[in-house]
Amino acid sequence: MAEDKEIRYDPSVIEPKWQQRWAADPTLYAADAFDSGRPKYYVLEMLPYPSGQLHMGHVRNYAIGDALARHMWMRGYNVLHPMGWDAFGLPAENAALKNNTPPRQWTLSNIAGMKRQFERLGMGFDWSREVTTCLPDYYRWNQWFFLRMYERGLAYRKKSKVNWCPDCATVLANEQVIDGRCWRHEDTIVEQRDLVQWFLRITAYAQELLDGLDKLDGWPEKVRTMQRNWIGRSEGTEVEFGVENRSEKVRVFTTRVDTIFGATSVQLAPEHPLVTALAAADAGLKKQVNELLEEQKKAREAGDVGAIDKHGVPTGHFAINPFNGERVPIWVANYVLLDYGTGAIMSVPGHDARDFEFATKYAIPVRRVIAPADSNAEEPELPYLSEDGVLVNSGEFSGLSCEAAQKQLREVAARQGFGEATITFRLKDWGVSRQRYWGTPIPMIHCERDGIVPVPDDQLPVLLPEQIDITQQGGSPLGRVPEFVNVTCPKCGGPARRETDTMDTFVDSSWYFYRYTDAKNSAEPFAPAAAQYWFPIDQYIGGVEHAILHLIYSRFWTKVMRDLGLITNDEPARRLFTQGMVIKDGAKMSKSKGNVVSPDEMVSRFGADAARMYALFAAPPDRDLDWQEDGVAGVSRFLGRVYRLVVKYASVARSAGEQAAESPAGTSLKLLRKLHQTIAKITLDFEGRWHFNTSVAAIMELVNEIQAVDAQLASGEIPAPVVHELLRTLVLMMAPFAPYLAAELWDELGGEGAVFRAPWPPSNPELTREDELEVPVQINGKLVSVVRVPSDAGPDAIQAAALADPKVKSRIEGKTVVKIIVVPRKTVNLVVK
RNA sequence: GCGGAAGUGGUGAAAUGGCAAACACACUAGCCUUAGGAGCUAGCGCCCAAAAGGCUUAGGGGUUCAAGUCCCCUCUUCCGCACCA
Repeated sequence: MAEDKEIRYDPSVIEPKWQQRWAADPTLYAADAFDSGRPKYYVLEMLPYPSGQLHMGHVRNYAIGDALARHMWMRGYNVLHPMGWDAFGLPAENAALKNNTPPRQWTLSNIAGMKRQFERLGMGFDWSREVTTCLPDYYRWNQWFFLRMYERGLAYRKKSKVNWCPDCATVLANEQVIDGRCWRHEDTIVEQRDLVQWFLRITAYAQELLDGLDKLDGWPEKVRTMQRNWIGRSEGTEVEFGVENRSEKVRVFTTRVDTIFGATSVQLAPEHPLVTALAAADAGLKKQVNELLEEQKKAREAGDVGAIDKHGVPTGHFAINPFNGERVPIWVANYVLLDYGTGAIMSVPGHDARDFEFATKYAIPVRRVIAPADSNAEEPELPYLSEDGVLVNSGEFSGLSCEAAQKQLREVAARQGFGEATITFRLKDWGVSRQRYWGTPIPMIHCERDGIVPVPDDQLPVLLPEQIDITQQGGSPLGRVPEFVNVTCPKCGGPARRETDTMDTFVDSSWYFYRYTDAKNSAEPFAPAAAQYWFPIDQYIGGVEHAILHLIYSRFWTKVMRDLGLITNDEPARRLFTQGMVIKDGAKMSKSKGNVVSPDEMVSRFGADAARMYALFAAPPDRDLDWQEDGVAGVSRFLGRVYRLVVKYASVARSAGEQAAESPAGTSLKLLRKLHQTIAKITLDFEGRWHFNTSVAAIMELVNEIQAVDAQLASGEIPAPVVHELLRTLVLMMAPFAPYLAAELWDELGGEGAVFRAPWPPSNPELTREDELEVPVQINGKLVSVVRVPSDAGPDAIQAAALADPKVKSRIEGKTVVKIIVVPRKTVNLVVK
């Protein structure tokens, strides 16, 4: 078609034009006040760190969320779709050291740049609710929450072994240490240091955080499992062993107290206080224990803590089993961890694989105390690990089942005061102190007279000083700002020192989504009524890398806020979606691999619509997506086809006005059927499966089918109302995926208002049904032929059609048809002998 | 070791237990042309010269009239946890 060439799709003209118009209308993506009569829908993508550049992972994340937000607008919901910046953190300080730019300036200029990228990508965010966590109007509420937690004993200070990253020059939370390495520095071994630090008592909610997972059925099972593992609940018993000739006691933790008569030694962690005490009086032991510690450290550095050889050293002292008075040797073992359970275990080599390995190595006796429940069964080899057996060699408890024995042993221990049932969690309290500058100051004051004194509410925010030299290394940078440090004690008025540590940046992201509901509030973190209206988040979308970190901290914070009476929901998000990574050439995009594709480059070459639509089309959203430039070019060509098709027939469509297509037939009917099938499919994709790759494919099929009858369109054979319905609905369906093109074409078609506020097209069930169906015919399960039958044909008619088919006839000739299965609309299968 | 997800053309992938490979990318051939990162037509899982036909969803068993899909075993890849007592 010669005239087709006149019409050229040029996103570099269309997109900036609409970007300008949208920027001029701040109400376009604004959520209604929370008393709106329409049902609410809160869709949220995780907020980015303002590194300076969006990457393709962001583009994908936000393309998914934006498509959903636009779809929900079109479905008539009051949609909240906000965006903000996780703006505190180490990179700003590192950049400052490198370029001599203040962290605040670096961060704010990055935010401005990334905001432009978001706008250029056509993301529909409600910027009137923008949250920037490094600004005092936000972080003052971090301080406010910290004080509330302090009042309730949920924030506290203690000296303990903490993770120290030498590259970050700060302490890290347990959640930020991965395989003994820093989460930000893959090659940096995290050291252990003894420091006084602030902690948040997340363990107070351990059980609730665990139980809540069962109800989060809108969360991926993977994330729930990861959190369950992380919380690591373990039910067991603590038993106190006496120490011969000494006053100390040793408490051991065990999940198998039923095997306690088989305990032939007690094993202590090398850092256990009793070991320290014994070693203080025994230079030889001290030397050996130090060797064990050195070895552990090396294993940690090698990253294979689980693989080191189990070994230990005898202390020469003995423990007394309180159940039978038996004297067993006390060892120090390198596989016993101080920070799990009590840091001490009873070793039962007969019924524990690891204890068995250890006992064999050091010729410690192995004793059978559990036998199979079936007394006729052959005696199994040790170690025998089953929990279904009965006790033997266990004094008065012999003959009991393992389960019954556990119960009775606990009762005896409790009655006699040497033990109790306990529950141990792997989850540890959240260490939030950071010896860095660019974070929320912890609102505490150290007074010589009054000790730790919280900053009174009316003195919040404790402002982060702007004029600071952070080029010096060592210690908290805030400690070098005398105006900041030297204060008077709010209690006694005497001289005092301000806390110089700042908060972990994960504090910022633990509650930011509540602030969106009332972002400008200067009297409280947010009005409870606003949060009450919008929460929980209906759909949260982000990367799975936050499965433990952000997603467990923010669940904790929600429970604390609930207990403070600010909110009524127990969980922050009803549904969570974790999208896959964007990879290229088989590897995650990263600067070091040199396989990074810049969104700006994609946008300038193919347009934002093409980049976004490709991100949705190339793979289902939960899978990894392989970025292929040829694929983006393909989507761009498709958008060009849509553009030319709609522009070419826009005047025909407009001429129909609001006139509906009447009793369509022939090609018109065929096209309208395809149209309504497409609507039904895409609506379903949004509602449940989220396979937007097939939504896009369905639109492509529809466009292919319309294009195939171009001659009939050009000749005017297709009535204008049909053309109108086809093109208008096509544009509406494109709107969530390619907003710029949809806006442009909506305009071409004379549509009223913004296309993303137009109602989502309903699919007409009458029209999704075909007149005739193709039904495959199988013989013994193998496809033989396909017959056409009316779509309302009953089983008898379908069977008759199948038997009348020539191919079928020739195949069953001379044979016996044993059985015929007819599945209406699906298949016919003849069982033939 | 424990737990989870996955394995389908040259590539990305599609398929409520009912015609495997839709939709694209790449490739091949052709057309068109004010030559563009354009458009159009056709072909494109494997075997066979072609047709007819046969084979095909990591491998092996099973359930079923019917299995990529459900069950069992094995292998591979990715992810999480891991001396957790």
